[in-house]
Amino acid sequence: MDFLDQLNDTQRAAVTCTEGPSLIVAGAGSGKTRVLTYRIAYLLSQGVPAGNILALTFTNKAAREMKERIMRLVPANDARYLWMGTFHSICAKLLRRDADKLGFTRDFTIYDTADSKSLLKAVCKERGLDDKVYKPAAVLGRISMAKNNLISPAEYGKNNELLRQDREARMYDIVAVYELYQARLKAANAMDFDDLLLNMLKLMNEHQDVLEQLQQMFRYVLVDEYQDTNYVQYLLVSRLAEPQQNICVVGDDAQSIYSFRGADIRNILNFRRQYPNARLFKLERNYRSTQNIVNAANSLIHKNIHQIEKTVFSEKEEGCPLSLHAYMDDRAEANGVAEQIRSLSPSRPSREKAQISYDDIAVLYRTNAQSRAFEGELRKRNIPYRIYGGTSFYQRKEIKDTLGYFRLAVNPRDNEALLRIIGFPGRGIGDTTMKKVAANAIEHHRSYLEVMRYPAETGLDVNSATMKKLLGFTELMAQLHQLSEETDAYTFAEQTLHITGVQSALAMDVTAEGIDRAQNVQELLNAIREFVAQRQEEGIDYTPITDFLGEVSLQTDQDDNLTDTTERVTLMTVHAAKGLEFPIVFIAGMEENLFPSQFCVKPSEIEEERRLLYVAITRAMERCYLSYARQRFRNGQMAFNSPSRFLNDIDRRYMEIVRTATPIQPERPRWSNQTWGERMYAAPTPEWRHEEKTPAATSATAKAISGATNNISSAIWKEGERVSHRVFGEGVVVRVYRDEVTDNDKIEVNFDQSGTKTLLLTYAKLERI
DNA sequence: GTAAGTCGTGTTTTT
DNA sequence: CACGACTTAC
Repeated sequence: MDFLDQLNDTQRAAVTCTEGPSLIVAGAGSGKTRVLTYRIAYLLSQGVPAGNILALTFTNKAAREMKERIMRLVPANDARYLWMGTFHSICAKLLRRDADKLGFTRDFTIYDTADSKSLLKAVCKERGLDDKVYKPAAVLGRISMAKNNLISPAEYGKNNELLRQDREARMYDIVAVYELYQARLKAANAMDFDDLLLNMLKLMNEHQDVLEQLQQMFRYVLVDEYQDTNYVQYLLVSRLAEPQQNICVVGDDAQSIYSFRGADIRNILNFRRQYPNARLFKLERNYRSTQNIVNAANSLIHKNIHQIEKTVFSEKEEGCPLSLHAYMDDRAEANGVAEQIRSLSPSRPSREKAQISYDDIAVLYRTNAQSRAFEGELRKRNIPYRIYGGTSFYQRKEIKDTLGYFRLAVNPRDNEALLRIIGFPGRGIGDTTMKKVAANAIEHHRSYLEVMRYPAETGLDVNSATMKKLLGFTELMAQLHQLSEETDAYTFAEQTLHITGVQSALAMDVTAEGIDRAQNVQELLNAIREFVAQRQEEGIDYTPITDFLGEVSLQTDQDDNLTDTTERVTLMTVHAAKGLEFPIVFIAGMEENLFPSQFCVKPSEIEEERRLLYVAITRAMERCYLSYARQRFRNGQMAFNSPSRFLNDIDRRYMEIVRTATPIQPERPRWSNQTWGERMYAAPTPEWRHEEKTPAATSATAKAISGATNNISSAIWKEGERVSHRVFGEGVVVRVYRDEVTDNDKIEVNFDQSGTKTLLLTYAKLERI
């Protein structure tokens, strides 16, 4: 195969060793995707039919890109029937074929997070639980965690550790909620994200014939980003690969950043124990970044205890060291970054920088909320940018409403969809009526739509005017249901917008946002048309709306904008940047309580954040700029945080400190007797932590506390000590980090107006990192 | 039953 | 700040 010449020895070995289990440990930038694509191309070129290869990726984008790259290596036809996609989308596809075996129809709905939370809220309410304690997001988190670990409601109820954690959060009834939630999903002919995996496993476990058929079909199983798989995914893969053992997993333990959604790093760490005859390939040469960047990233990640031994190295030029900028506040940071982008930019070609395009530049941050400041500053300078993440196209209200109609038409039991659309466009059916409908539906084990359609059967008690409205709505839905079965996706969508009055309701709104919304819906229509057209190209003549819905619910990247060829700066979270590379990378917000996130306490969580920064740095090919702000506007309040502890972890040989262009304002001498260079982040990683909330303060005093930062700050920079504080609700949270402590340590918090409060510190010892 | 306005609260990362 | 829950006025 001539394309094998493009690989180094290790890569080639990993590509051509196709039989039996393989573990490919691929350091950042070591050509992981390349090995995976070439391995698949190699299999195809050896005559393995595409339909016998299953390749599981982590994102839709990764799957799409990999497929494109494979098609460039082998005749496109050979690759067409590859099973390539995310775990979720592959499972959804397989589940539709055999949905009836699990008591679902093939048109089952996939509930997204919003649907799940809404359903959970209803379930909690039904059981008379306080939604202040049983917060939908938290409850969903617990249930999701259980599902990812294959813990059924019954097993949950016997698991003392889980129950103890729930008690701590005052949630004594999670088991019942979990059970009821699953029942409601089933009744609605719906699955949530976790169910897609769980039910797939169930299908394989309960139906030997299905399992055998799949095992026979998937003679080669490949898994990308294996370090980010969870227990259920591990079981799925293991099961499928059982008879032939042609399983190839690729990953990098140093880049495991998804434990919050159940990813279990042990999957990759224990792979060789699971398959004692597994071949191990270590890709350690980084082809992406300069030596300085690789070395800086290595120095950081070596601070973590748990990792597979490996030495990532670069043989590219030494390159520039990382640079660290300090800014006054978040706006100054955005301003500074935007200025640097401008000075690098193609519109101001200077000698050696002439080759840089906006496409080469990325700004990475920990949380989506940070994007705003950058957006503003970039727009001010007319620098084109593209934001990934945040509320994606498919999460917008008008799109979700429209899709709600499609969903309910296809699956009349989809109660969450019904709740969404019943109020838009307004048709005189409100809360009161819906409460009654919901109550009757639960009592008589019917769907909402059924109750509305046959009110007499459940004894629905509404007046005749409402009854008429209900019948009007159910007739509309019946009409749509029929339409969905008789026409193709595009015709159906167009007609639906019309019949339901969604289109005219949107057209009536002539505000700027209203026009935007109407346009978005139009775009959705275009997307459907394209979807149908694409399927036609693939030889599928008839595409019902079901097929579109099936794809769309798992489509979270909104980056299909292939028509847009404008060069743009990329703005995204570090998580979203995984797997990508850019010549120039800015990493913003390097502060305690932000990066690492304020929610991290346990050492293992800090390690994950450190890996996250490792991922961020290793995205950079040539230049990497880090920055932090001393104060930052967050949640409507100013927050003051010390520079991230991770800045200490990066070997100073590979990072230089650059003075910020923004002068420190003299009228606010917050750090007047400090230079913010050396000592600013010289505080060692703390071993002790104290946290205390001060008593209530009005918003006026909250301001006063902000003003008092001077006093707190001046105490901070004693050797080995760090303090951060945050205005929180009615008080202020003061966090103190120290290396050495005594029994009667005190700290003074100065309130400008109301005097000084002295806090006696009682330390909680942090576990050693 | 709806629309507009007030109050309070809680904040990560994504399939 | 931004969103959802709740209140008040139509």
